[in-house]
Amino acid sequence: MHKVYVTMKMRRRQGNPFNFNDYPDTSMDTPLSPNMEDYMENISMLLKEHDVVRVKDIAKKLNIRMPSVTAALQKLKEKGLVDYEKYGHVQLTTKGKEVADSIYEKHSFLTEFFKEILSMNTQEAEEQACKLEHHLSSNASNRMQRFVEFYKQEQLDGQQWINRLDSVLEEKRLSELKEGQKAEIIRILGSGPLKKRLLEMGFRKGEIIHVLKYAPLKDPIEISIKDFLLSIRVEEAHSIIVKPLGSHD
Amino acid sequence: MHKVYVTMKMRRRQGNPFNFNDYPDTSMDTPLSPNMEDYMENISMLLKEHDVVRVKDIAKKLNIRMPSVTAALQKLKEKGLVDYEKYGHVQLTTKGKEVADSIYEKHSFLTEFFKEILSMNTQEAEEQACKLEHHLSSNASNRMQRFVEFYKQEQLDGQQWINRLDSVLEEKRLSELKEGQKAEIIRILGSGPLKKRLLEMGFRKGEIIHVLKYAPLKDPIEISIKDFLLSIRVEEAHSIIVKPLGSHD
DNA sequence: TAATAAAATTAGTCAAGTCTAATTTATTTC
DNA sequence: GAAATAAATTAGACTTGACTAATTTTATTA
Repeated sequence: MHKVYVTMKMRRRQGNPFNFNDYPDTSMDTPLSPNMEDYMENISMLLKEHDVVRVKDIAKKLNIRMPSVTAALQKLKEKGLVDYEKYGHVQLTTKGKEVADSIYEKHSFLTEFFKEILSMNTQEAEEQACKLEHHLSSNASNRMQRFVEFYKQEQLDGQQWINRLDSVLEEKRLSELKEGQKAEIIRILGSGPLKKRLLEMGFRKGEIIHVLKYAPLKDPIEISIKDFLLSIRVEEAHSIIVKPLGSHD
Repeated sequence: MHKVYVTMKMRRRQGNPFNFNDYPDTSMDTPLSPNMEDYMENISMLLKEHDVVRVKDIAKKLNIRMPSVTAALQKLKEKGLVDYEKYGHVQLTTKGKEVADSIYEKHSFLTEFFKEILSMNTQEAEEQACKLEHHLSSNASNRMQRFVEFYKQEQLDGQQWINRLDSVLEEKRLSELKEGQKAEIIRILGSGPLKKRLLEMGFRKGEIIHVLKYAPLKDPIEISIKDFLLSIRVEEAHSIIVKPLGSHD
């Protein structure tokens, strides 16, 4: 009866049910849940910093309470991934290290992907990597990793497309700018009367604009172009693509 | 008491707790769980195919049982995302459509990313998109989308790096080839005696090899290079990077 | 070393999401 | 239109992974 129930659950979602990963070699037994993967990864990280890891440390790192950690450790111990005795310190088994490394590898290149390629700031890049790392199949993982390696080589080779990409990623809508920001106009979206009107107002490719006053949700936005003062509605500002000068995130 | 508990849960994982997303505009109320997002997306997809969607259809699509669907629909109804009466048909509300579209958009460019850029086959690309779409922040989402657009434009422009990337992605280790496959040797990893030995055996960049016999996990691999028959150990084959001729996945 | 403080565990609860079995409502079919 | 079939719902159970409160063990300190 019990066994049957488990079998039913395994049916969920075709292909790789749950959000579990298929590890390269490791583990013929049930795959780790994203959650347990997270424990493994973080224990591994803590072990790199301090040589003694306690329940409290894990709880703090994961921002959860100690009893949750205890429960998790007991499960991970059963799976043979951690060395751990009641009230004792936590270590990873050989198998556990493999698992943790495999996850950490994903984490690393995902972080690089978001940070280096998509120009996101470190913190956000890390956060995204943490979320996605548990959901990448080994094939996708592999390809992603190759892609990141490829990108880095292209960067070393000084390939021009890298710069083109950076430019594209820096672009924003005028309506996304904050008060005080300066930006260069890249292009005006759409066509017809609206575009014409904007062009007539002086919004032309290459011009530098300066956002003087902008209270989000409150029309209009006040800006200056070459010493002219203008105010446009958020809706209009939405179809003006600009590249902020300075700033980063 | 109850409220406090919820507050505690919200503490989990700094930044965006849970694996929930921050939608662009929509929803001041609690964000949807990845699961509920999945329901929304799939209901939306079903509605595009048939104009009447029943509990049974959703259950079938998600590969789960009907009672689970009923429960989910009740929750989604409470959140004002679906129009649904007991024993009746399912429709999305205006708000529901927005949510579904926003998810579907992520799904689309993620699929393109895996399929077009990383050259994965359609099914795997879809699967990965399904898993990741619920975990992308709006910023990452935005950048990813721009990147995919950028790639497509570069492709149209016939930029060379696209070809270089394709080449890199096609590369495999000799040990990953299947029986009968042919491949071109791209490079030999490592250095020292092993590499020297392999070069002496005839493994040189540009040569075409043909895998004659390979029972995974069973050494050795039998291959031919220019009518010479050779057999090498899996371990050695591991450090030979090749590009398969023909095939695709 | 006895007393206190800190850390960890157990016990019991909760919520989300799934399931089966039994029941109710709709739809077909003769 | 009544009987049979199909679809949907309710009720109750289970798993995972959190939590609090209470207890136990270990570490620290006077």
